[in-house]
Amino acid sequence: MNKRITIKDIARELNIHHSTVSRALRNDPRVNEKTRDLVLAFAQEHEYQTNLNAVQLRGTANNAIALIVPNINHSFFSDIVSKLTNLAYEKGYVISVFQSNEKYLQEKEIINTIIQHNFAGVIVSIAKDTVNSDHFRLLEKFGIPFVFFDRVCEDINSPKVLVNNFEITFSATEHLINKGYKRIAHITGATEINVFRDRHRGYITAIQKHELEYKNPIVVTDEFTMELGKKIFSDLVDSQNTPDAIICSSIHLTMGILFETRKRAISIPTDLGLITFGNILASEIIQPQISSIEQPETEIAELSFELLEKLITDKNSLNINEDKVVKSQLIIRESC
Amino acid sequence: MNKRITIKDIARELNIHHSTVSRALRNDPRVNEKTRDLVLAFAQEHEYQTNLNAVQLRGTANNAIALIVPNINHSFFSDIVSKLTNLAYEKGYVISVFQSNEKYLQEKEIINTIIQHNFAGVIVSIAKDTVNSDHFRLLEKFGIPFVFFDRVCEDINSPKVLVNNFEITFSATEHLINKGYKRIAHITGATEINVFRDRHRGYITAIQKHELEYKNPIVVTDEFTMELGKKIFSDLVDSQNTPDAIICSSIHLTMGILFETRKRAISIPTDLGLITFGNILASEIIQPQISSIEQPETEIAELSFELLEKLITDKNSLNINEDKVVKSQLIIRESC
DNA sequence: CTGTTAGCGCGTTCAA
DNA sequence: TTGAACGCGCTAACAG
Repeated sequence: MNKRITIKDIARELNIHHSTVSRALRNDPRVNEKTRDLVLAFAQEHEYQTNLNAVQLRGTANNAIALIVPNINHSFFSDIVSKLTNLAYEKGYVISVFQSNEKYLQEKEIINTIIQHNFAGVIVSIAKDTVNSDHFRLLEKFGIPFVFFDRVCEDINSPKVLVNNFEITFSATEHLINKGYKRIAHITGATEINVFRDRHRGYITAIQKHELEYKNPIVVTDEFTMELGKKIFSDLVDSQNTPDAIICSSIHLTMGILFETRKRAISIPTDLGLITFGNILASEIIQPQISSIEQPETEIAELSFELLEKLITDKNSLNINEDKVVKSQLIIRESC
Repeated sequence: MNKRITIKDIARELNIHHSTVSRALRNDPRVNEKTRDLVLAFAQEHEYQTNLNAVQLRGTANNAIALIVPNINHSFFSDIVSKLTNLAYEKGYVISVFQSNEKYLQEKEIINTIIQHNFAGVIVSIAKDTVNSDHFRLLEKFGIPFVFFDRVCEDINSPKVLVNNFEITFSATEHLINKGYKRIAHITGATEINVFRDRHRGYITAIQKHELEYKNPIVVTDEFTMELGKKIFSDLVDSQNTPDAIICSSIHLTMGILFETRKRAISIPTDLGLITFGNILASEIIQPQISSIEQPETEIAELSFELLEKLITDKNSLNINEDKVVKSQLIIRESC
């Protein structure tokens, strides 16, 4: 390994001052064409690379954006990560992705790291665990702009990209009701999180509007896994409180439900109607095809990035109390 | 936004020198206990955060690791990203994830960014596009250690975590042969990449060993999508060269194949045997259940991290020519 | 057009 | 135990 070459090294070799080298490298018009070419040639030949730590230390603009998601290993988030990374690349930003693992503590440490590294901005969807939002106030205090998407801190004044969870769950529930299902259960996450609370409200509102007697919201605070889905469904069937339809907030849980229906020869959609949030690669392959609510990942990514870019460019350009709401889509397939 | 508070600010407020503050913050034993407590209290109260740009500029150790994958939005890679992120977190490192989008050019720019930001190390699986490995030589030159996993640059002397693609594809092919299939096709990626070339060799070797006449390697250089899978399979069926079994390198392509078999009432495993690389959430749900080759993501992540950590800690601790090979698993289900 | 000087925030001398 | 001075690599302001 050769030692890293700096502008001073170049200056010494070329018998000019390092500030001239600096100017030449940044194509400052005030530098002699010949000198500039000399510098650029030398830099290229010796593979000079700017030390961004030094640049950023001086306070010059920074092109690094941090993205925090609860779980990269989840198609909704990995889609968004993938799309955001591409958007950022096109616009000359670099995205670093951080994973909170649904843990408040990790999220908090990530925020510290972001502050310490002086990121230009942050795009974040919070952990299920996160009830305290002090760490985002800290971000505010350090002047680092941020945008929430999907799961948000409602008590923080920052732009938010939300999904119409209330409406879509209401529609989904009503759709099941119209199909004749009368005992509809709703499996969802902790209602401390806006996403799950809105879905919960949508479900309840539809049930009440149609004056159904059966009302069964099942709140799952553990990690959404297929195994857990199996257990929840088994318990439901074994109870005296069996539903004839389910709306499920997680594709993982839904897979567990499907597994159990097969094992128990429960027929979909005859014995059980089913609508799930989230889509998977195999959605066209699984039989019967499962009706699903699909979120507009592309739109979420685009909007979030656009908002953050505005904030980075001009912190006052945005009315940050105006949330953006994007529409998810209810796709009726064969399961209801 | 308040201006960022620095050690000098603290020093001024406390009427001591900033070097004392620096020492106090790092628990240097040479500082008076009373002074230290004063500093720590002040720092905490005013939410002091180290400016890592300054620290790194001075050349002190850095705890940021970069991870480069072709595509985050792909279960093999997102699993590894997720696991590595957790491992790193436990060990006090921070992982930034970059996505090359299977493009050499993007990969190259990512490497530049990594150098400019002075990352402590890199874990990387290369793009399908990458044939030139000069950018990794650059990384070497700048003294940034790196570890390859899965898809590697074979002409670079750096630790590699590989999967036994040759053996497992050989076994899979032989398994199909033993089951009586005689016209086995192999759908895979560009043979410039070690992964696909090894699989290709495994397939060919098995075919030749059993002296089968039918030999049909189908090399796909475009992006692996379900749509492409549909097209490839349709073309195969329409040709005079129809296989009675397929080994497929991509779960996306496999989904397309499955879709077409249903449409055309081709029965699995009777009319067509099928083994796919990769696993999906729905593997227990799809009927018939598809036999698959599953890669040990956890082991890959752990080994890669361990190797990189050693390199970061002591660049000479490793015999870097010794590749690690992990074993994938052939899981026979109902499709062959 | 180019050189000088200063300073970003921090940690490490060396000296007291 | 503390302070003073220096420099990491870079850019900006100023002077020439």
